[in-house]
Amino acid sequence: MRSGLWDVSHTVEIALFTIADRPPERRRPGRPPKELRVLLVRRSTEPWQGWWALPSAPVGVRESFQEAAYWELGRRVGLKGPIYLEQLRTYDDPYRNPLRRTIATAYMGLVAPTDYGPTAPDAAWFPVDHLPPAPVPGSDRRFALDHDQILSDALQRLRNKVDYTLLAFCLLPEEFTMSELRQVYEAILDEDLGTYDERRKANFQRSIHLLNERVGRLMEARTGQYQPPLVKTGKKRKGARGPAADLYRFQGDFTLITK
Amino acid sequence: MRSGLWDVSHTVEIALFTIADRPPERRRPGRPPKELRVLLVRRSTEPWQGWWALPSAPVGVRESFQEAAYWELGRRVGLKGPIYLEQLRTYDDPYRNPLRRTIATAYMGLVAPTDYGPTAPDAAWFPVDHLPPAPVPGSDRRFALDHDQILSDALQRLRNKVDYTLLAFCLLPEEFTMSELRQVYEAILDEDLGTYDERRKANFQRSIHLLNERVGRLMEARTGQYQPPLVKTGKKRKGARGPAADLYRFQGDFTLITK
DNA sequence: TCAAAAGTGTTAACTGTACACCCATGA
DNA sequence: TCATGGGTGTACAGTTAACACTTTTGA
Repeated sequence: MRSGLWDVSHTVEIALFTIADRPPERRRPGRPPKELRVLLVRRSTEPWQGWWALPSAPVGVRESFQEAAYWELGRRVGLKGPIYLEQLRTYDDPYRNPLRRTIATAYMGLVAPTDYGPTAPDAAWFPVDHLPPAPVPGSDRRFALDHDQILSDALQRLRNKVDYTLLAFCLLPEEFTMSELRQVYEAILDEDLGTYDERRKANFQRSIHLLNERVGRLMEARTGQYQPPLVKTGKKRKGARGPAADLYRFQGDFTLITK
Repeated sequence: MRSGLWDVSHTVEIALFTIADRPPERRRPGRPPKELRVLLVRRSTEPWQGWWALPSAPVGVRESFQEAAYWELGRRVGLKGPIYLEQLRTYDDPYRNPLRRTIATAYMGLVAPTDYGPTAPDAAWFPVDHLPPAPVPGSDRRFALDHDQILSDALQRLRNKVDYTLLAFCLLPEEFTMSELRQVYEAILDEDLGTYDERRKANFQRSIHLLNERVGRLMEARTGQYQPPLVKTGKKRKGARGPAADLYRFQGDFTLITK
């Protein structure tokens, strides 16, 4: 028998984020027009049956964590290609799962809105600032097991890391405008960086251009040629109002430390 | 039988660091007078028998990672009290141990020179800039399994974290002077911060005092009263030369984000 | 008596942020 | 024609780093 008191199993749990337009009913003046969303699944088995949880997969005997994560995400939202996956930490409390010892390694994942398919029937995307309530009123937690903690840790890591890496670009399609880039930062940090405040907009634009130069020079020191991560495609795109915006493409390493 | 192809075991591996005076034969003018050392054990069993490795312990069925780590370190160097332990990451390569699937969670630990006992016969402290060679010449690695990688990751984490937390204070005894504090930073970063360069010394001193005030105010905002982490004990200590130095005591949270 | 060690003070460079401004466009 | 969105330029403030100087004390 595999299962028993002496047995320890290992799972991978993924906090997968994406970005989406905030629907009209949740739009507030001064608040970011886009929102960060996390993938949740409703548990069909004990423990915590019926509760929302992060997607989770057992790790096979000869399987890497990444393989397990891709398998799980594949069956939930059908990824169209490789995504950004970063290990967060391993949760080792012997009693986090009351039925049996389950060690869980959590991952934070980022997928662009163009890179995933329809969600499975028992899965759904939720904005991180409008998460579903616990099925039991008055509970001290919202999700199954320690997934409140994991989600909180994942969010913290993401918010931390966007301002010294290029992670925000993981959430953008192939081609994008400066506004879209800014809106991604706004959604992640839940902070107005220029959509409503004209002054901050100027600073954002400038900080991105400085970042671009700095990273370009950094790549030059490393590879020999000046290679900034942001390149103008030459094309333009018309928005709702105002002049057409320049379209950019990203090339480089999302994880590069930029500071 | 517990062991078999289908079985997965879980270990905790610890990169435990301490600080010590650099012995005369390794002293170089302009180089830090103290050195960072890591605890290594010689493996007595396969795989990698006879190789140096990080201390490692299997995780019991109802045991937390911390408990496993303390058990292992206890039998190697006899800790005198709680130490700083931080989870690094989990190494999941299915073939990292060729004999059986072993998932390993690595920890970075810090212990003050006053807080551990004598090393076990098969264990030893090595300066991180003078590690022992591999038992097999021409090997692509120095240590057993993936412990080269783990040690490198641990060192990177430590070097990174000392300049936005108070981790360096973990390596100091109850009472210490500014010079000792500076020498701890010098040993970790392998960089002269004022022992030889008088100008940098002034900046170090000042940056510590500014840090102290900033953290003090931070604690005030949190707890209500101004509480800087460094307190003068009032006592002084004579060094080899020069005037007696003020002695300090540390109080507070090592992990506080100071920037 | 001089070099090493403890400790304080002053100025210059850099970086980030606040603020001001122009152009294009559609309702 | 004016509010909205795209894009650029300037000035001040706070932080960091370079540099200068005094005192103590053992070899």
